[in-house]
Amino acid sequence: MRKSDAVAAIIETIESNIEQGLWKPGFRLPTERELELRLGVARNTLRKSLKKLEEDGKIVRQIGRGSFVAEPATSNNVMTSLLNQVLGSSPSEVMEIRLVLEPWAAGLAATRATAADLMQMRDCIAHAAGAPDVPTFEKWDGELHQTIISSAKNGLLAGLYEAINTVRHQPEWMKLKQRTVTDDRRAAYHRQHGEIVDALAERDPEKAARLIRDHLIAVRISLLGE
Amino acid sequence: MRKSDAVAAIIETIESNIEQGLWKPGFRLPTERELELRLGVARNTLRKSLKKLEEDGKIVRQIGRGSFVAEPATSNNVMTSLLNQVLGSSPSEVMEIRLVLEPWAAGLAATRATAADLMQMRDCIAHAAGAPDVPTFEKWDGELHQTIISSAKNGLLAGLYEAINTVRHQPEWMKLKQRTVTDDRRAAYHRQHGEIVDALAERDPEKAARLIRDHLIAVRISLLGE
DNA sequence: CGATATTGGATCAATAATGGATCAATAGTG
DNA sequence: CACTATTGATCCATTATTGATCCAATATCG
Repeated sequence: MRKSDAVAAIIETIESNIEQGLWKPGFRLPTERELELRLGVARNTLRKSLKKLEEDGKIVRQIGRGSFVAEPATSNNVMTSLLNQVLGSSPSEVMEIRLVLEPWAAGLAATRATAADLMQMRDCIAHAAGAPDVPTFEKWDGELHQTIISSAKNGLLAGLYEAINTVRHQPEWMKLKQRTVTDDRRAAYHRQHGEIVDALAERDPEKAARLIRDHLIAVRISLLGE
Repeated sequence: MRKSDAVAAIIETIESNIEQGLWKPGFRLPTERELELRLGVARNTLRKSLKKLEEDGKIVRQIGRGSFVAEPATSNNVMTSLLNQVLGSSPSEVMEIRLVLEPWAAGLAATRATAADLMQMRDCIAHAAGAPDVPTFEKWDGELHQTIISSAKNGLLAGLYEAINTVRHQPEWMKLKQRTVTDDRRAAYHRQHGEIVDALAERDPEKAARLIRDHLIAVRISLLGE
């Protein structure tokens, strides 16, 4: 047989199958042992082609499962996987992110929040103070934080934070809160919330960021210990 | 016998029954022992499909009662609204968030990244350098940033960033990139990427954070102007 | 109420299919 | 001849699927 770079030829064949939509993303390729017959080439040669295709991100191979046309991360797929990610993430992970996002967002909110935003925050605080039980307190606490984030006037950020906030509906999270949110702590949180909103009203970004950071550290300690 | 991914096939069958309204929310599915006969597969295989459907929130299963088509969930709404939010967000909003998230994540990655992570980053850089066109460059650039974020070992953060990253597939974003990513800039980005990964390999959090921040500022300027 | 049947949950072992890896032999190219 | 691509073969690691058994929660019926 001639030396005509069979590897490159096979790559082009498979690539054209993909690009022409004959093999769509997620499609399972024929097994190597079938492809070698269909293409009239040794398995070793075929595998060199597949290796290159994998390195280029065109296909994905898994031992025992098969080879698949690579799937671009479509928004839909990502969102459903994000949902599972959120539902399965630990309080530690959640707090780690909140501790970065919220102080920064509060800094922005200090300059961007409207009077209506501030009023809504005070409303949340009042509702939280009058909450008869922990779940109700949690609801208004979440609403308050969401309002602060939204006041940063970055829609994408608000959406991301809302996604994070759904973790509060998780049974595990609710149990944790139920166990750790004592009356003493509720009082402390109430005071901290008030100070944060005051700082926002004073248009003091550093102060708002510092206060919400302190607040979140207190929350983290009460949830996870030191 | 051939491995034909029976699990996926069953999932699609059941999903289509639901989506076509044949099985409405609340409908009780046939018992597993009946379905395995009807679908001609082992119960174990069937159960893998049902488990996946349950994880995706499509059905609800209860011991002793049966499996039921799930009611549309609220957490699902949050994710679809996030999806719309992502698709509709401006490059300015995206960069504002990346500028906060990535330097911080890089700082964590400097201590948490594994050798395999670093190798994968270098791989992405090499692929980006050899990319024949802007879309391919964009793909590997996105992959690189995602790898850095994932190296922070916070699953929730990785999920959130992946959601942000899907914006790259938006036509508006791609056009913007096509117009602004010149060869000069590609060369500059390539150098910056290399320096960032070097800093991570040196386990220097401050340096990594500073470098990725500078890089993102350069990207923002090229995308949006001063 | 209590006994029994039904239903999903969980685990195990066995078999087969699949990609991963290596080696020696062969054929074409220069 | 020397070199390289290709072949053909063998074995390994992981996964899918099957078939079976037992457990846990619920429903049903006497």
